[in-house]
Amino acid sequence: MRSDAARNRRRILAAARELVAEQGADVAMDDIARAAGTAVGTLYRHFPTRAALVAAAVDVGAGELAALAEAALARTVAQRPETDRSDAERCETGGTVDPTAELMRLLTTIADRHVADRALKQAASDLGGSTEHSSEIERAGVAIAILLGRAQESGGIRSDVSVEDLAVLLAGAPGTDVPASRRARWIEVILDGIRAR
Amino acid sequence: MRSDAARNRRRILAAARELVAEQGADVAMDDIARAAGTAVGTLYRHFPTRAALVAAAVDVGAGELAALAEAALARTVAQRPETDRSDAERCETGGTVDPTAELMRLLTTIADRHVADRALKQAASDLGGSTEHSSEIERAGVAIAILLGRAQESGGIRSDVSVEDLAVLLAGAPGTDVPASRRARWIEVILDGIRAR
DNA sequence: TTCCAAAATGAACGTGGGTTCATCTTAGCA
DNA sequence: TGCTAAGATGAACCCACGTTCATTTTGGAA
Repeated sequence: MRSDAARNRRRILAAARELVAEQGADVAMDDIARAAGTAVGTLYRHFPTRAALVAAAVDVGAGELAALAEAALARTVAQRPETDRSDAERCETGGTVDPTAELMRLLTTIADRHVADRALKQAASDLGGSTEHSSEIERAGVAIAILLGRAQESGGIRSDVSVEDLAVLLAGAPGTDVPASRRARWIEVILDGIRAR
Repeated sequence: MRSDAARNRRRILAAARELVAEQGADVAMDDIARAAGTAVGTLYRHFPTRAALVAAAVDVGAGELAALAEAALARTVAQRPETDRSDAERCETGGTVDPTAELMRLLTTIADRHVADRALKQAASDLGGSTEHSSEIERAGVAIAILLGRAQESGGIRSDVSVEDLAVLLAGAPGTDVPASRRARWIEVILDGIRAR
């Protein structure tokens, strides 16, 4: 692939990522082209159709989602009932190792980002969909599943919720149209709902 | 108004109501006209623009929502700590008078209908929006507010949730794309989240 | 039955947006 | 420095959809 082609591909994907975040999946090709600084035809050299380009942009968001989830997972450790290493682990990871708190923090972060990033919201929704996932979505799903499992083992989260349940809940997160105070109430209710009693 | 005009208006509104329920707010005017058995021009005699027609269709859904809420409210009574008339009232209303159970039943019903009726979902979302409401939306809001107040007085629902909070929660209800079992999990989590602890 | 204003009709217009392709440009190799 | 295939360009095409309006139809009063 020629260097200018690679550069244009990066620019197009970045522009699409940004516009899909702002405006959702129904961005116009002309707008993406203008934001990328190329002509429309160039978009079609790199992506066969508008839907493919949007899907690629959403996939970038899915990658960020996966990174977020993997970072949260890295901050926790698997349950080890036989040896209590929590203090040492707490020190070496520099943060909490409580998987429940970490999961809740992750869900809050994701919900917060949904407000300004409709691409991320779409990515999270795809986690709950029945269609086959992209590899990035899969990565996110795996990380969240492990974190969720640890939180459930430790008794912090009700045992009957699945990753898909979380995805469905997150898909219903409010957007920019509702004020921040009400969004805060929303995440509070959701977190209370999945907490073990 | 001539009789044929009134008949067409009814047919158009009914068709719009149905199509908006099925396909959401972005129905084509041609489709509504075909379903109503009229020509496109007739739509414009009764409604100035597509948006106005869709709004009217959503308002029909809002009326149904209000009826649902008022029926639920009618099944409960205000708290009367001084005289215990619960048995008599239970008999005369033919059902429970527990406002918390009634509110939860109402929310479940609304969420269930959202699945097959995107007009209703839009109507419920409007309850949480900052734009001024139609009179039907107002009716629904008032009925739900009273019911919610009673449920909170009786200690069944956390005191810090508002009608707008409920609307935002309901606006995130899953659609036909998620299976019924997962939808059931969703409403379960939501109800647990607003329950007083 | 006559008549006319209200109502209905649907072809036509404008617009916006996805897609194509003939033409021009350029990266990179010899 | 030529040369060429890969890449970029953007005007043009097509189609879907909202809206309009000249023409035709018709409810219902006189």
